Amino acid sequence: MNDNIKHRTLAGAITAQLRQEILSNTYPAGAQLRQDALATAYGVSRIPVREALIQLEAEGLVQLVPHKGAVVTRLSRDEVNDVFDLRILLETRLFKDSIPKLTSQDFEHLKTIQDRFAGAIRAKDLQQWGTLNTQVHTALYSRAELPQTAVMVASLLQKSDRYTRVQLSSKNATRRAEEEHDALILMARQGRVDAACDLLAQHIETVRQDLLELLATEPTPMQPVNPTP
Amino acid sequence: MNDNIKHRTLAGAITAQLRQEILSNTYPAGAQLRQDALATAYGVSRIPVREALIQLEAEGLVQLVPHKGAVVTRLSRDEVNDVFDLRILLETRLFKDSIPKLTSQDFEHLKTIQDRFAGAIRAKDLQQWGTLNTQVHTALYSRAELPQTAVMVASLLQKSDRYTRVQLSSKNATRRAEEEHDALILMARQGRVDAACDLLAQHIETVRQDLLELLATEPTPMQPVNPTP
DNA sequence: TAATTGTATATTGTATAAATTATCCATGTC
DNA sequence: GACATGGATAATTTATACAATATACAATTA
Repeated sequence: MNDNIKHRTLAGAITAQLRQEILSNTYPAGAQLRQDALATAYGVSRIPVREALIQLEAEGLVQLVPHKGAVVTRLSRDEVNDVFDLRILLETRLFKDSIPKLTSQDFEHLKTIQDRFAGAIRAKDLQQWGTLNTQVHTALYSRAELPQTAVMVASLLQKSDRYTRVQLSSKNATRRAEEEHDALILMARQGRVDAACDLLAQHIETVRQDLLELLATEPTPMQPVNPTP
Repeated sequence: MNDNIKHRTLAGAITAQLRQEILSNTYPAGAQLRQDALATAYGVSRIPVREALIQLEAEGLVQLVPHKGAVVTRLSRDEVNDVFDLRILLETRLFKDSIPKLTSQDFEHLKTIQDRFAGAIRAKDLQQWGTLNTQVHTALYSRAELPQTAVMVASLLQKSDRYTRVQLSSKNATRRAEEEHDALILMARQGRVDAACDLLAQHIETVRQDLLELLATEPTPMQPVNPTP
């Protein structure tokens, strides 16, 4: 249990750790997660592991079948499309509401994150890439006063992240993402709400297309695996 | 643990039970849920209670603060508005996709549920009212092949249900809901997609307005309460 | 041989008990 | 008097131990 981030409970720490390992494909889609193995791996009892798995099931990262155990979920092509349709629908909703309320402080924060995002791309740090991409999006919507929508978008971003971070490693895709983020920030700063939302929709659409291409290449990739990282 | 419905685990049974009691306002918004009290009340240990609470937190029905405990959540006016905006956005999306694929069997099923819905209204059975209302909506969208959207809508319907079932007990509101459901089913049967979706949006909007009126009357209703039903 | 039943083993689910953390209130200090 | 400190109490969190369930495979029967 060596975790940099401070958590209030073991269960919380395990949740974060497991989530990270699923998102980074340490436990690939279809992998069986055995409670006992996870518990000994993290040096805790099975109780916090169980609670972490329940939490992750609610996030859609694993499926829990009574008396059988946990399996890392896999998103079908249709589900990926649904996720991206929803992202366009809900993220534009948030963006529209947020833009007029963004402060100069918010834009400074955005610049910081976007710089780090660019840095992660140059360093080819996939781990950071996904996290920072999500942070840019979240920061763009930070002033939207639509808490329920925000929760849903956070969930959708996480679901996308799992696929984009491993598969959008092509030069073109990342460079374009960086440019589009810059453009989004600029348009938001200029208060051009409609144009910004249109670009956002197009940006998400572009990511979807890149992703679908790569999914077509790799039809049924993973097999069940026992957890021993 | 006398539960009619068969559950694979105790934790699952407790989850269903607790959810029911929150939705039916047995545990009102703001109520403190003590693990020990719940465990003895249901005649189980605290482990399945904990797991149920984690599940319900993911559903947004309770908030879990580490080392402090669980509190039944309360939706602010803004959150209610957000929920209903999302319902319009996402339910029309589902409806549009579902209508062309609904079979005559589906319409029979719909008729059955709608009849029971009408019956519950006449019997003034609030408990059933909410459940059946949700079932009508879900059945209307049953052929939509948008699983992620469906999950989100299910969550939104549950959040609405908590408020509508206790507060929409006025004659006008329920009668209108019944009529609008009938009209929705009819239009769907006729394949009038756009008209049906427009009516659906208006139907949800109507419920929202009724709800907001009643929320204005009752500003801060509940106080923390210990669980002993 | 095919199907079914029984048994062993592994894994999950639950209960009980110990450890950890937060809250409350008294006491002391500035 | 206001604020901080410390211990008592009550809650949650975690570990350990036991029970229930599923799976795999052997044994039995038609």
